[in-house]
Amino acid sequence: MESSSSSCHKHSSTSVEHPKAIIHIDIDCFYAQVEMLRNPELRSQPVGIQQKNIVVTSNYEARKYGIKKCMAVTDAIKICPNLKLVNGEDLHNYRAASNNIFAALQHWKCPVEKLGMDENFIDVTNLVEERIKSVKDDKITFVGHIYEESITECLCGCHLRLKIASQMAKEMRKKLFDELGFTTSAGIAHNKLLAKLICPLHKPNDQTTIFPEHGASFMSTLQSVRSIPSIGSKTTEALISQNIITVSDLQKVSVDLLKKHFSSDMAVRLKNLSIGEDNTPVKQTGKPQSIGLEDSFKTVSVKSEVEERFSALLQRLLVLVREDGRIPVSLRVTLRKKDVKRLSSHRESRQCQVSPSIFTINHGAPTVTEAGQQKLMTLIMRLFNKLIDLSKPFHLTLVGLAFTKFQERMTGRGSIVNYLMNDISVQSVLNITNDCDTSASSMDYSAASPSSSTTTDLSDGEVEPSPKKPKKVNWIAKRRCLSKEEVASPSKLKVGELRLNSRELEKVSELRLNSRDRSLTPRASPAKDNLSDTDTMKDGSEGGNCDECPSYVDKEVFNALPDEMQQELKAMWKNPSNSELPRSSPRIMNKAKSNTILKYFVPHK
DNA sequence: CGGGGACTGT
DNA sequence: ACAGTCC
Repeated sequence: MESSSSSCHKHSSTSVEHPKAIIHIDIDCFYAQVEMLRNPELRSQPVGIQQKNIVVTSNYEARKYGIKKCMAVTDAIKICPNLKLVNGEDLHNYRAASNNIFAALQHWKCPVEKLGMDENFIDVTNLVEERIKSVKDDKITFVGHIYEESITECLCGCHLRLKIASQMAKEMRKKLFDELGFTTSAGIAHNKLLAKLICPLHKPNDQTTIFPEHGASFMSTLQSVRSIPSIGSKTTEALISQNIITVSDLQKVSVDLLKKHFSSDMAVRLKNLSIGEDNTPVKQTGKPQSIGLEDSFKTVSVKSEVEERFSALLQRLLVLVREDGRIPVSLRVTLRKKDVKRLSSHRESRQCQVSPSIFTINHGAPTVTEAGQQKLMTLIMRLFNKLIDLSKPFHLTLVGLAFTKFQERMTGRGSIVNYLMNDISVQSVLNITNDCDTSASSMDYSAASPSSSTTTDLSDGEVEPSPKKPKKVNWIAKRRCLSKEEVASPSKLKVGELRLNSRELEKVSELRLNSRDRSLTPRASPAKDNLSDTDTMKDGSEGGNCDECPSYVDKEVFNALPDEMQQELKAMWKNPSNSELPRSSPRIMNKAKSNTILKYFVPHK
């Protein structure tokens, strides 16, 4: 992004100062719209969405009565006695709707970043550039509101770009309404900050564009620094203590003054935000990095009730994990102690590893047996014990449960490995030999996590061995065999379905440049491999990030694979009993075959 | 003051 | 790992 402008910075006539076009789309009163779509009778009535004793949002009918976000239920009913309350504690439907919206926005092939459930940023810069080439300028008209008509146009061409972006915003909003039934509001600007802040100006069901030259003056109309996204209660407190209350105040103070109370980085960022400048990129949203649930309540003070709450949460959580498709490897328990002083925030948590073998792939989805659930409950209560001294009374107001790290699942529909395993050319990469018994006992099974890890070792006979003391296993003996049909089954997936996200693609190029110093397991013991005597070993050189690779694997090919897949493969080599592998003799990857694989992973040009 | 998550910093 | 901050 930056490089495009620097390449022509000498020629001010072609310099692009505001090269991007960003759309922010906000679903109007999201929860309420979801409920009204489910039950159209609600449309004509005032509706509030209730979570515990709070009305978290409401439809526009209810807002006429003065219902506000996060209002107490009792207050809301006083204001509006015939308010229809819908319980919104289970977010399942909202999450599904949110995913539908996100999916619909992928249609334009632009980066889309989700912000919470009901907001999305779309970077349409590339799309705008394409359309500029293919369409006559004078046929382009604005759609929606403009924050302030400009007398003079910015020379960088951003007005034309934003004009086109305003049309795209309209198209997107139309699609969301026609296909999903949602009314939305949109903001169009050259950065995320202004796009988000300008969005509500003509809410609901309309859109607004702002030009860069009005950024600073628009920002100064905001009353509190708090209204700037990323400035929360703590930062606001710090600013107010310096007598900086409004955005206008912030515009006037020097960066040096700010540096006395914030990190240098933060000081510069704050100053830029105040004048409407923001260079943070729209980052394509992918799979979540954690999946969790919380349950809050008045007070819980007995262990058995805690256990019941966790058990209920676990049941629900396992459904979400099944839907996600990945296998979790880390579990976190959170709780909030009753504390008269602090309000909601003060949470404490403990986490530990979970053995992936607790999960089994069933009809392509990770599931847990009854016994597995017992094991998880044991882990949970053990973490709970670390947080609470049971010899003393305790009072909790919240418990939470989250899976926080994932191993891409190794088999099943949609899995990269599943796809590749159906490709004969790749079986040689994945191949596990039947005749390396001698090497099996000397394989390096060190876990990828550094031994300095402070991960709680909760292991006993029931849980995963500690990464600190890698246990040598004979993985040949433990390995499951596949039936002929499974090995021979034709690929169920089209190449097009094997789409990597941009992060993975980045990773590939990064790895290829940089495969040398990523060794995760500095070897303490030189006692390694009799593997090197295999006839398929073609490169005896040290280095690469492939220390755990069996010798028959082509390291170049391995290093070119996406990080996640590398992790999958390493996990399989480490624990073959956990995966289903084809059983055939080792082969050297031939060059032509390698290329056919690589073309799926390496970005074109 | 609900129910999720992401990111940052140590 | 875990807390803090933000949405």
